[in-house]
Amino acid sequence: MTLNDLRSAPVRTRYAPSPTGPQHIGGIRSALFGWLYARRHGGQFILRIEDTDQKRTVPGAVELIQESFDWLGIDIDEGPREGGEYGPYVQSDRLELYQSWAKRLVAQGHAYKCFATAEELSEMRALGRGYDRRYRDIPDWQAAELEAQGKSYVIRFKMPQSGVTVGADMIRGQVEFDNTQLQDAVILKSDGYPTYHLAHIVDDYHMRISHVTRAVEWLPSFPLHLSIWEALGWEKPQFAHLPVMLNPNGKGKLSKRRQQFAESGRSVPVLAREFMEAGYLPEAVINFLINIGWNFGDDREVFSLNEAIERFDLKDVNPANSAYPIKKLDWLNSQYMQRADVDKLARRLKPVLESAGYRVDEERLRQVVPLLQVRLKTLRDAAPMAGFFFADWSTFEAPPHQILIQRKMTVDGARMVLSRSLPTLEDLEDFSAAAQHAAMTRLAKDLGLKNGQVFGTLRAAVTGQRVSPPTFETMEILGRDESLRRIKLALESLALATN
RNA sequence: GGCCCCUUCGUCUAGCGGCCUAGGAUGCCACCCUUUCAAGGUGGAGACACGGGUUCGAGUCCCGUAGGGGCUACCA
Repeated sequence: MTLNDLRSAPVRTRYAPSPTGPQHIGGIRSALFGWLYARRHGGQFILRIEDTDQKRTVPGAVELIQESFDWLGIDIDEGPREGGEYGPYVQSDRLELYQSWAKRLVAQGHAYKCFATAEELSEMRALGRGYDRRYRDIPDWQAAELEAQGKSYVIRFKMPQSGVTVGADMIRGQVEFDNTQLQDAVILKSDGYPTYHLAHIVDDYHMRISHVTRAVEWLPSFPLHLSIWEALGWEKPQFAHLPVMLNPNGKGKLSKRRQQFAESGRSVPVLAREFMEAGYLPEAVINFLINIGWNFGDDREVFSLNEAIERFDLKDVNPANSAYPIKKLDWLNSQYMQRADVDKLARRLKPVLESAGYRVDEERLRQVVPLLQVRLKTLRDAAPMAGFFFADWSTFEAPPHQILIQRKMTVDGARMVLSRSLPTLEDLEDFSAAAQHAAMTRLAKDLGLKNGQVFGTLRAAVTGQRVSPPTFETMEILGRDESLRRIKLALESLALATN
């Protein structure tokens, strides 16, 4: 390849998951890095489904994978749903391709048929050295005979038995492997399906993948893959073995199993859809993910996908695995909540409130959102904080006394505050929050109470909650009639209180 | 066990031989602001795993050790 070819060769990266179930956030992050690199270079991002293990394939998983990417806004250029000129993009639809290349490797002496039975294999394993290459050098006539007898076989790749394989990794530089450590891996199984080792190479080549991005667990088989590329006589792509995320406590690879961690006592989201269910914004999740193993470069923590694209480079990815910093997502999400456009946030809040059982009026929601933005960590926090706006007002009941009578207040004090508030609010020409605030501040002074004592008592009366959006803004939205009605309700309730 | 990778505040990270008395973020603590909860502001505690080299000079390069992670399937 000439320098010019290198310049013009488009960057094509791919994410190649097995359709074994819902998407793990670790896989998403790997995909994201490949996607970012493709976008940075104006290239393409391909989704390829690696379903060569029939036993593990689960129906519907492909749709789940696509949903995850849709939600996050990671667009796919070529894939099972999008199509593309290098399809099909599902490996089980490409079986003949793998088989013909496997045959070719056998014909050229780079691979061989291995007739070892499961029993033989497990005996060898018990000896501790793995497959001993016993069929590597049997004469052709013997292989033909075994095959004629109907013995089943796999095709194994002949690894060089000496020397060193040196691989170039974009993230950590040169990596060396002693060839004598490697076994003759199976590349075509007895059921005619290829293993990952063969399939991904055949596909990456035919799909013109320019940069192979995948998790570090593939590093040990890197020399195998390099040897296969070599044997096939194909120009190799570049490789980047991405670090993985560890559990929040730093122990072990982040597991798909929902688990709890002692420090927080709560289980952390690890599946793509769990982030959605937990009320995180996709932009925040993306930002969060990009910041693990890569950073923006000038101390910025909050940035958009487009801003990240401009700066992203696989070479800058930190080679070290990292503990899953899930606590940072709460902060990041709240940053996005604060900066969000009101209409947009309202649209996202609506279904969350509805699923909490509220009937949501959009106009009212837009009024409420600005009060919420600075207070929410996740979308789900909206329900306990502001659900009362969307409940049936006619069924509102005064809260229990322990809520109505806040700290540093007495029954009489609360009664006083509420009864004096009534006429004050009633007489207000303008029921805006600002006007209320001014009037109530005066009242507090008259009563010799702190603002907090007065405002808090009103808050409890009007919202039924100890914690709520600001009192006067809340009353402005509820309206004067409803606010006064609630205050009267609270007074009636307090009338029965004895102190 | 063998092989491979990794190692900076609790955590995510900046640092690519002198700009580092190691910067940012989060989390934590304190104070300020304040109408609850938040948000915001200010400040604080908090790290170069260890040991050898190389060099005038090492967080930065090399080698060991330790620790962590991964691979070692007819799974990917």
